[in-house]
Amino acid sequence: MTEPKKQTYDPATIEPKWQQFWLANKVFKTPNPGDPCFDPKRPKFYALDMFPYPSAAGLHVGHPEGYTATDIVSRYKRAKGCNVLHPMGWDAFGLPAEQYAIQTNTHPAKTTEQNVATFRRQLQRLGFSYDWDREISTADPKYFRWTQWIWKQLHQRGLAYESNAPVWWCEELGTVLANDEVINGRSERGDHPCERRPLRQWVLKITEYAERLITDLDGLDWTESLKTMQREWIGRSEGAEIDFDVEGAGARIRVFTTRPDTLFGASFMVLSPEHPLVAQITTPAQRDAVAAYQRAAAAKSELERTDLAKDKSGVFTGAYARNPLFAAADPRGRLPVWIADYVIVTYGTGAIMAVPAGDERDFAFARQFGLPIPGIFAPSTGDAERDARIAAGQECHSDDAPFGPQNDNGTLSLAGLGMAAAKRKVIDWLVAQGRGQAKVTYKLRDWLFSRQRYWGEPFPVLHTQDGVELVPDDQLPVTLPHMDDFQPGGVPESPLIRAKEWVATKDGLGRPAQREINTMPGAAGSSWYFLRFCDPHNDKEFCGKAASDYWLPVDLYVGGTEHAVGHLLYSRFWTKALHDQGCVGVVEPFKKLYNQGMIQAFAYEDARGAIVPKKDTREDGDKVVHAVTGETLKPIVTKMSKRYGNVVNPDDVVGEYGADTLRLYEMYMGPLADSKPWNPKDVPGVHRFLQRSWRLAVPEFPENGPLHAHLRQDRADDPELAKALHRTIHKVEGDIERMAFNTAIAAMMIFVNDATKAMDKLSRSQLLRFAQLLQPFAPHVAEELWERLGGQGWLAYAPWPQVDKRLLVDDEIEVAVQVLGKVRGHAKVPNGAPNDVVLAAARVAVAAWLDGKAVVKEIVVPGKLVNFVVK
RNA sequence: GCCGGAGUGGCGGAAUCGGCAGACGCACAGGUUUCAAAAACCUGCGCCCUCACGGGCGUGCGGGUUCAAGUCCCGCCUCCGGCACCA
Repeated sequence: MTEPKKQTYDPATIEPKWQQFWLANKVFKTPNPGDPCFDPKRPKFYALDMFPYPSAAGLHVGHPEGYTATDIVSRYKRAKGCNVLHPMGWDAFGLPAEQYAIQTNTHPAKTTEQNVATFRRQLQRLGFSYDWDREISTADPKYFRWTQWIWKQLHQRGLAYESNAPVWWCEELGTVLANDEVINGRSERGDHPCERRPLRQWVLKITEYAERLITDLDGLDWTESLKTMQREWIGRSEGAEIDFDVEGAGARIRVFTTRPDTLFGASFMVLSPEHPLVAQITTPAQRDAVAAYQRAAAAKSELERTDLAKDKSGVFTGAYARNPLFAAADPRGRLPVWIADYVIVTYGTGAIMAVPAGDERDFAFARQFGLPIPGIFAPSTGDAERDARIAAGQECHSDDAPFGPQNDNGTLSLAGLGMAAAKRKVIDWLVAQGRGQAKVTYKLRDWLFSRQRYWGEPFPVLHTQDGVELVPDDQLPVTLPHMDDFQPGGVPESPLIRAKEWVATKDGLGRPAQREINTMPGAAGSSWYFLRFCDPHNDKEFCGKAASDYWLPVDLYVGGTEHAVGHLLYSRFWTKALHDQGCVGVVEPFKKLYNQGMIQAFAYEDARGAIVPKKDTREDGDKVVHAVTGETLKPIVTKMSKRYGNVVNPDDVVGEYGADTLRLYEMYMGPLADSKPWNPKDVPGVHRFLQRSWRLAVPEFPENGPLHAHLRQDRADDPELAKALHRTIHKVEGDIERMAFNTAIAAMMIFVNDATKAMDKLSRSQLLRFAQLLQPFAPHVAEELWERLGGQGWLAYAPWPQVDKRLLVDDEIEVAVQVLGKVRGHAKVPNGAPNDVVLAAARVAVAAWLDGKAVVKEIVVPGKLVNFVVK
């Protein structure tokens, strides 16, 4: 028996064919200004993906989601005549490679190289139109030479400094971590406990840019929620600093407050347990209690200090401070000074004036320790009883309310004023008295920029007998020494401390010096890679100004929300710092940012709510049951996880259906920004669409030739199909512009359905244009169809088909006819018919519903509907 | 607790500016083809009443604005994400 050979859609043969064609001909190589073939008349478009960390696990289905989206836009923009920069590279330094090295005794450079090879192969299998000549790796000395150079620039401008302040230390990971890498006192990676420790570290002064990092958000095309996240992370607060003298101690406590207007209501002060003045002001009688409290606070984990600490705790120091509003003898001005861990040493000045009448936390503290709660407000909330309680200090009130007559010290009165006016008046008074000034503080801390790791960029710095000395530019890069043992030393030191020959070196004067043994964090290389892509082979500069002036800013940047405050903030900071130095023209690197949602998966839950791993389930009819107990399980949507056995591997999908199907399915699942579950049963649906597209051009049996007979020569377009096609072009174009890829695909499906029903009416020219529409989404099959149909030149650069607007309107349209807002019929009328014609037709269509009724009102929405309001 | 986002058929989702809710796909059912099955193709498919024609109800819940509400306003509920003693 010989099966007749069929010319079916076979991605396994056409996809490798076109991938090799694109690579061999460097189809997507993008020239820079000044290069041969560069066309300055075209507009530019820079489409960027968040480059991956090449893990040993290989590509996850989450990666191709955002990558397909930018690839669609890139291919579309090329067809629209843009010079498109669409690069890819590797965020190759980092912890997992080193952890793996420790476990398996393989050098991280080797595993990284293997992982990169896997990622590159997997990405190339998906047909992305990257300019592979621009591929970069952050772990490549040719790259990190410039990471080190940028760090030197920051250092020379005073933006990099050494600090001994307490930092997050993770024992399990053997390194310090930045604030955004620690969540509730545990490491983001691995969920290990972390603690605060004073350690010498390199820090970058991102706080110097806090104000600009907030204000420049306004001009960016990012989602409001992401901008809000950044604003909140930076955490700007306007208020005042006020100085309080400590009785007898000769000390002065400076506090930060956002409510200087409530100064009359201050009844005690609180220092954080770590505040440097605590030792000086504590009275002998209180010394033991204070020391015990400090020890207890230090021993508490961050979790205990935040999550569990709804009850306030604290200890009196025995000292009293003076409210600057009152004369020395005035008892109203005598404020006991406490220490309590609800005051954080790293925020503001680490000390507060407590105003229990106006602050919930101070109120709770005052209640707990029996401290006075002087009322300061004279509110009128509309609830007289509540007003009385607030005025008497029996209820805390933190909203704007007029101040009462007690807010008066003889030289300053706030009586009757509201919050804003009172703030101004108090600050003016404090300034005149030399007791305080307006002040803005930020929650944002400086960026902890060193790690106790091997697999990162070495710092281009030496420790000499005179202090710190930068390595000269001509000696960059400082490369890592070869090592075989990457174990952390059990002390907070980098493994590099054991590379004794590497560490011991000579300074500029030939005297003994030591290399810095800390390395840079993972976010170092990723904070400027978008710049390097503009000019990746430059060995004179980190990026030529002409190249970055042309390509920047990034027009479209797609990635997950997990980088909302880390990477995106750091990149903005470095761009601004380099801009201030004249090295980069823009102040913001990413004009439009789009966050893709997460691809989730189905899992099955038993009656107790526990997730049953896939291998312990089986299908039973349309239900899924427990393989052993037979219990019916409840389907839920959750993260993909090895533990649940519901991880989808893109290689498997490509193997079964091809890359075009994978790309199309991921875009068809739903809006790019939404999280949505992977449903294996839906994948064949989009695959069938590609098969149907294929069959429009290619006969089933080879004896009928490589193309249907009616497509072998040109002929006039069928008018009905022409309308359908132009509608599709219009829809797909608009949908790509607004990143609505799911509906663009639906529109193409509608066209293919229409065309399939009128197959022999389809013209060659129509099918060529359809291939152009399909190309951004499913480039392999589109190229193959283009070639078979005899399309001219590379499809990737064929101009986008023109929409004939005249074909988008019908001569005759159908309007819905409503009576009292309910659709009761339809009427066909000529397009653009005057209202009286439309109304006449509409009346006929719903005659039965109007019979015996009086029409009170007639509403005509041109081209859409008619509504009769009857009585 | 505070700040975002969301809730639409059996499922994923569509409805872009207040104008016919459910496009498109999946699943399911019936049919054509077949020795049979798969594939492919055709038809149907929100729920309820009805042989049918047709009608009623329907976008998390309760109100409101409007000729007209998934869409706007007020009050809730649930889920997801972020922040969380930041003075």
